[in-house]
Amino acid sequence: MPQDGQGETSVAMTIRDVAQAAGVHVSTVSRAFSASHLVKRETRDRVLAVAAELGYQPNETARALTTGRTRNLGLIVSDIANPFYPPLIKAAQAYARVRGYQVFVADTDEDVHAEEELIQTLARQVDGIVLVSPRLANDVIARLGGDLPFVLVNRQVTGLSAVLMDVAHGATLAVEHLAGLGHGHLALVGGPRGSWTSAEMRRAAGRAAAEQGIRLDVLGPNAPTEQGGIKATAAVLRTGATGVIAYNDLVAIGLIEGLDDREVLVPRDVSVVGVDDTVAGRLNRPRLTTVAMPTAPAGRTAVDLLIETVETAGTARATAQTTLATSLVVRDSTATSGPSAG
Amino acid sequence: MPQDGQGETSVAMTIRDVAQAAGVHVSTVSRAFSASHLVKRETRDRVLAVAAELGYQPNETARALTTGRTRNLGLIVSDIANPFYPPLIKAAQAYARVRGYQVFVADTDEDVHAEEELIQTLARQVDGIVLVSPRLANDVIARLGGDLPFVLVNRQVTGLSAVLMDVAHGATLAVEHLAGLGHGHLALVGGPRGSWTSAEMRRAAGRAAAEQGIRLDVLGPNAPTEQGGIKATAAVLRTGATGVIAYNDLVAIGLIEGLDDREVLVPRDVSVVGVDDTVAGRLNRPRLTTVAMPTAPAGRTAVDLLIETVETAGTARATAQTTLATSLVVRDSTATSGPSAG
DNA sequence: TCCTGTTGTGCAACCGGTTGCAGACCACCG
DNA sequence: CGGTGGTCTGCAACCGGTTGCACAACAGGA
Repeated sequence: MPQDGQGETSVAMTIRDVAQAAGVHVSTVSRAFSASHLVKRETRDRVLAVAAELGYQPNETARALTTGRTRNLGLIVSDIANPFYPPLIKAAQAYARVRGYQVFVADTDEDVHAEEELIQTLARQVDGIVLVSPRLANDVIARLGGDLPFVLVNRQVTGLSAVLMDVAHGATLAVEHLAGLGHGHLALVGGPRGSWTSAEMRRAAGRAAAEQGIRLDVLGPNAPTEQGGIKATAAVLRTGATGVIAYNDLVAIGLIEGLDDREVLVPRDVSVVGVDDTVAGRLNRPRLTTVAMPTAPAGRTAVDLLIETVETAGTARATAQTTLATSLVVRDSTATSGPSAG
Repeated sequence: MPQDGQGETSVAMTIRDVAQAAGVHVSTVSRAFSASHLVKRETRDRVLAVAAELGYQPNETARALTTGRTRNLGLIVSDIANPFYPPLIKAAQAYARVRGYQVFVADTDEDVHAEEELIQTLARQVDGIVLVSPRLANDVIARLGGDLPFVLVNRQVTGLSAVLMDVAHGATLAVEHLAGLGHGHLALVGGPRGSWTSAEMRRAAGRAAAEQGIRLDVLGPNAPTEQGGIKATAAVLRTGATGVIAYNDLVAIGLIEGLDDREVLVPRDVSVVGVDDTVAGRLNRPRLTTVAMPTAPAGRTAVDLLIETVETAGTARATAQTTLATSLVVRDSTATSGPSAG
């Protein structure tokens, strides 16, 4: 039995302490932890037992220095407080943990400059980055993505892996839903400049409206917030549309508020459809009809893709694109068109 | 001029490359970056210029290995998706960045066991941890806090720094508000087991009710979610109270929903006060009267305190307690008591 | 002119792991 | 009995910085 009565506390046990206590070389201890098939079963068990007894925990920093892999990931979003993100962050972080990674969460505050700066800062201490709904231009992202594995969410850049939400399909469903309720004139309240989602919605909604033979007016860009919705109210009314599709739930809620202030009632006078299916939309009165976005699966998938890329860095860096389905959740903010029977 | 035409790319420039290019020893380069007063101005400028030209960025991992400081912080919350947290996370993360730190965000999913495990995992790779509204018992926290700097938010443990929100004052204001509206019988819908906030509310509300000479029934524990509120509905009705203070906005919203299902209208029949002042409460109809919690300042302050503790680790580890003010935001979910004129 | 003190730089050990290489040991086979 | 091959462990270099110590160069004082 090695001398006892010391150790046991959590003071900086190193691999050398374990090696000495177990009567083996440090390299054997190292292998017992990270390449256990290279060491005889009996030796390994003894080393691990001694390590456990001493309370030894491998130092991640030292490990990272030699291996060149930190097992840390970065997750960059535009605004943590936007209810679209928390479920995504939650899922991403939880899944990363399962895979043995930790995640840095950072917020650009909708500022393109901060976004680039943040990427460069984070790049020095992570193995890869998930960029959610970036506002940077494609070429800038492509350039930055040359240094480090990137996975994009809701953005397509050739050469980079991406997780996309099928917002085009969602927008189509929204148009069809409104058309089905008899609305012959719709308005689309777009999102911020640089948003892939907004562009997709526009494209798909335009096409769907044409197919349905109804009119669609497109407005924007707008801030992706409640204020953005309030500010867009006048422009929406000016179009004369009776059905509106908003960039996201927050904009939809702001819009409903703005309409209410002018005594235009939703859904009696105007129907409004949001996008994202956030808590906010569920809680709002009238409860929001909205396009449900798979935020949690997107977070999980993005991390999965990223880890895959990171861990196969040697081989051909295959890029993958995954598209996740969306659906329409019909609630109380949409109704049949016209001053029908009350 | 040193040979040009090579370098300039971002391929792993090390301190030795810079040293060689600048014609100095690596230690001089190191000092030029981290202890610039030790090196002659002229030399320093030359080194930095060469470094910039080569695109050299110090390797944080290597730096962490020798200094024993990672410049990373951990932030542990119970549920990222609870709207109480995002503003706090956002502020904490933004302020940490200003101070040159990055933050790992982790979510315990309201699971005590996960909380402890997470602390231990994170402890190996951060300089300190902010624990927000922990559910762990005080003695466990105290034990874990022996290894690593901790800052608590909404929890008091002797020997550890903390940022507290003056929820007691908020609860008092809520009771006074309801009493002022003529409610002579209140109910307090408590939060989850292990919540300091819930205990504080209970204590303060009890005292305030006594002072106002009105009755207060306490219910709980309840899950800190909308579901928790819905489930508590029957118990609330059973008390016969006409004024209710809920653990947080989500519970309040759930409660209002539950009441509505039984055709008890808020605020006509029952007044409800929430706590946190989240987006959810603002968006809900009726808009929620609620106790505003300084979540963003709390995040900022907690990180500030933590960094202070980390950076003065040598000296006496002074623990600080900061209490942040709360206030009552009166909106539409509270009204005068009794079946008055409708 | 010699001594002392200050400033600036180099040297080399060190942080705590990982890993290529070499060699010991032990079959097993011809 | 020598040769071949496989398994297991030790050795030592290495990852990319930091830092205590030694020493050179130079200035000022006696």
